[in-house]
Amino acid sequence: MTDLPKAYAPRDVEGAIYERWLEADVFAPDGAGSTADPALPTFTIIQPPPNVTGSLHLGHAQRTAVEDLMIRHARMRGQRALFLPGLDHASIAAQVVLDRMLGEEGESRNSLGRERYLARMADFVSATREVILGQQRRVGASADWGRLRFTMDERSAKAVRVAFERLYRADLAYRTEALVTWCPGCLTSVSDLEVVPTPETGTLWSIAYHLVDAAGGAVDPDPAATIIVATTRPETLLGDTAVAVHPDDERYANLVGRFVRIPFVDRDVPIIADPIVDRAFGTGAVKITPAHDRDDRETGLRHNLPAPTILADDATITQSGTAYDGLDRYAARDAIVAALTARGDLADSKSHEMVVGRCQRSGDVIEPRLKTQWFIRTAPLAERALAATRSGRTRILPERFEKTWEHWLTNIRDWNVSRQLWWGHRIPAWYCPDGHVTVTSADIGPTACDTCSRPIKDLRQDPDIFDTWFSSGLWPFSTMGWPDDTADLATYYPTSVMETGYDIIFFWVARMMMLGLELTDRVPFHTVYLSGLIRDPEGQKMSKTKGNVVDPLGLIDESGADALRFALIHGATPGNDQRLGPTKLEHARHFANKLWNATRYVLGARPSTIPAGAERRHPNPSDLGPSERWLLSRTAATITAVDRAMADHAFGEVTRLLYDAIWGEYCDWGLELAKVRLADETLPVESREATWWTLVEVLDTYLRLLHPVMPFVTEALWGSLPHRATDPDLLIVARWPIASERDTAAEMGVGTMLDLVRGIRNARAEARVEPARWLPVDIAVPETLGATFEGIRPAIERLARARPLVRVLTREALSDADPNHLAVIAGEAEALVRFTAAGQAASPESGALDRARLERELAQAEGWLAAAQDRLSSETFVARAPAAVVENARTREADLTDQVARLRERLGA
RNA sequence: GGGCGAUUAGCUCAGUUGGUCAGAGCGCACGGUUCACAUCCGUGAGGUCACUGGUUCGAGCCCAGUAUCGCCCACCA
Repeated sequence: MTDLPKAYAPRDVEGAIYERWLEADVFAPDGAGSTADPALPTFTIIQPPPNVTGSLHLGHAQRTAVEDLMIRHARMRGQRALFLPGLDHASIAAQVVLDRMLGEEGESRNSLGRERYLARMADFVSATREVILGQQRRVGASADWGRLRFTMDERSAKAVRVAFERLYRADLAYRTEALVTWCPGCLTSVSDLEVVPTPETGTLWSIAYHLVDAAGGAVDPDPAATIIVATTRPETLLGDTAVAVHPDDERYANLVGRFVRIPFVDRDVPIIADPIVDRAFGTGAVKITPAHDRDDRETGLRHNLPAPTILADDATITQSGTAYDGLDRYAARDAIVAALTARGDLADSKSHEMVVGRCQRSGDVIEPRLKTQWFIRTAPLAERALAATRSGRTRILPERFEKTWEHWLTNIRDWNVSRQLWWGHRIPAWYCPDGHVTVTSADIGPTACDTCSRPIKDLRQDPDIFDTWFSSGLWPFSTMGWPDDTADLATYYPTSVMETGYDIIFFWVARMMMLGLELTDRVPFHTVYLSGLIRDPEGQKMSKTKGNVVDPLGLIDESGADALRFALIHGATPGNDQRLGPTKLEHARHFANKLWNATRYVLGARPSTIPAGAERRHPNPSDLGPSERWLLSRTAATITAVDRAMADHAFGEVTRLLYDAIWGEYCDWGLELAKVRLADETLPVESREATWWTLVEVLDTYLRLLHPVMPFVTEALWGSLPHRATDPDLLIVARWPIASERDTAAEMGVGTMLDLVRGIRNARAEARVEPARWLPVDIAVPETLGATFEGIRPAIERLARARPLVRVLTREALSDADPNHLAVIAGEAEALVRFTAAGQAASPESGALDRARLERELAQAEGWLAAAQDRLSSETFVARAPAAVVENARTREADLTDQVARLRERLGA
């Protein structure tokens, strides 16, 4: 037990506590301070590794909060709970950031060269790494830092090499020339997923291609002998190798098989028929550029067309053999349009709404182009991933994302994993002068060509690196030491929950599933919990360009990590975005403050007969009063409800349940009832001690339940409470509460008494009675509630400002001879609040106000009663509804009938 | 062009297998300063649960359609 400062100061509380957890070594399931039971199943969460590109944002804080909540819950239940933290090297994202920084220094990737560039990257990454780890600690992540992994560390590098070699040997990785999505700004291929379709207004140009005469060679002298094609990218005509029309298009039927001459390059290309063409679009004739358009590539392959490349890596025109070579693609476009106009071959140009693919990182317009690169054959992998979710071996939450999952995996394209970047895992493939490919996972590389045994000095390693998501895709098992047979892999894999944002379900979750199943033959996780995105108070997505990014540390400084976590978890429903603003944080901070003060009160209310350092005792049941039993029963109910919500992954519901229980029940009623009893000198000392021990017991329980949500403040407060000999030193490893059935059943009708107090308060307020004024109250309580009433009579007196409080046995005995009273009905109990005692006069309007209140209540009760009777009068309802429902309705009808009668009686109606 | 989500009190949102589910926080109104907390206490007002049909004894909750907003996927050059 320690003294608590009067004011709740989150910063003071939180700093010290994280250090204590670290010292106690309780984060690791096998740490020195672990209290885990080896007989229980393990619970593992692998953290989605944040990118080492900068600092964390609110989305990360939300992830961490949810993951940490699950881990702390599992840990308190005695499971070996592993929260394995990590960082992602984020190759392209990191390069974009570093390149920008270098640009400001007047340097560039090329000016430094590969070696110095990577050294710079290492410096940059080690700096941001510390920032990120510091942020996670501030949020309270109880991760096992001793197991911290990095997607660029040695272990990960080995996993990448072994994974690739295995995929290669299984013919699941192959190298081929194919059309890739190329970013001319980043100078690398990127994933289809990294292309952002952007609506833009462009121009649709119609260009006349002149027919070549049947003999071939000469252009048809008739200037009208043309076919007009429509395009938004006229510069690509330099790479055209055909014109396509729909096979059923009568307009062009007689032209199919003839040739046209492509301007500037003077190449004669065939007019082909292909059903891909949409007759209704443009002119119904399409130019085909197989090297620079995905559809055209497919068409080209179907018709055996050549595919000349006419765009260089930086999107300048190249190899066209025209004067346009060397020009930027857009300069070339302008020049070509001008030249076509001059030739009289530009038939039309009009404004056109279209969707342009832009690079997610640089914003450059993507240029598809042919490259020889490495691909992962995804079809067989996707099949296994689908089987895993269909069979329920892995469950996706919320379930609706399974549709998205199904759709993407059933339409998946092979995965291009080559990137022309420097920061990342180099592809372990070597090529010999004869074109043989050697793939090895050996860390020193091959010694000779696998095929022709040429020595290593004649081999050349692929200069490319892997897509950053390739190493991320191995994350759940590479972190455990795979491909080696480690103890961790045997113990903690497959993992329990993969928590991440729904925005990377394809990038990451699907890849982990595919690679995990293929390489480990097991699902990498049993549950996928998809979080929503955090938005600003206006519902805008937070982004650096909008300038509405919020630094979690700023919020933690202001309100505390506990408040931030509570706010984030409170609003979280799986898969749904949430807005976060100041009012929600305030709400959470007020709650932490409430908890703080409630604990301070309890500590200060210790009866003097209990020594300060006393060990915790269970009060003797016979010393408990009705309010204690009620409180214990409510607590047991809360435990049950929280357990259920936790099992449903309804974490927002958990916070709501605890907020209501702690504030609305424990503080508003539990403490107020206890105050009276603790001050009652007429009670035996054992009773007063039992009251206090009950307050401690219940508070202890709520602190445990709340700990996964608000770890710091609960740890601090719990440390100040008396404990049992069997309790550990720290709440983080204390046991999760178990609801007792005995407690659950012990409500004793206290709820009705509290309703009566509420009713009296309401009546007094409505009648504009001064709150502090004591008024005599006569109360009728049925025999069944008699003992309860007598047990908390002093509290009712004080809370209802009722004095003297006279109990009568029957309602009939409530004398209403004096019209100066307020009538209150609550369940089976009833009360009359009198104005005329001790020379106090009623205000003239009080009676009228009270009458108006009663009439309102009567009207409402009559309405409900009518509805209830209506329902019961329906034969089909009685016949078809479940018996319990009908029974319920009958009870309700009886209660309402009684209530209506009593209200009428009081109104004299 | 497909798919998904949202639409509940002035604002932000809960509402878990259809039967006291019409709720919370903030805001608002009225009233409260000794003894945990003004980061507080008490009381109250506010909603045809987007719209239209349907299923059912009974529908924010299930089905169909409509509207508005948002997201994802997609080869209309």
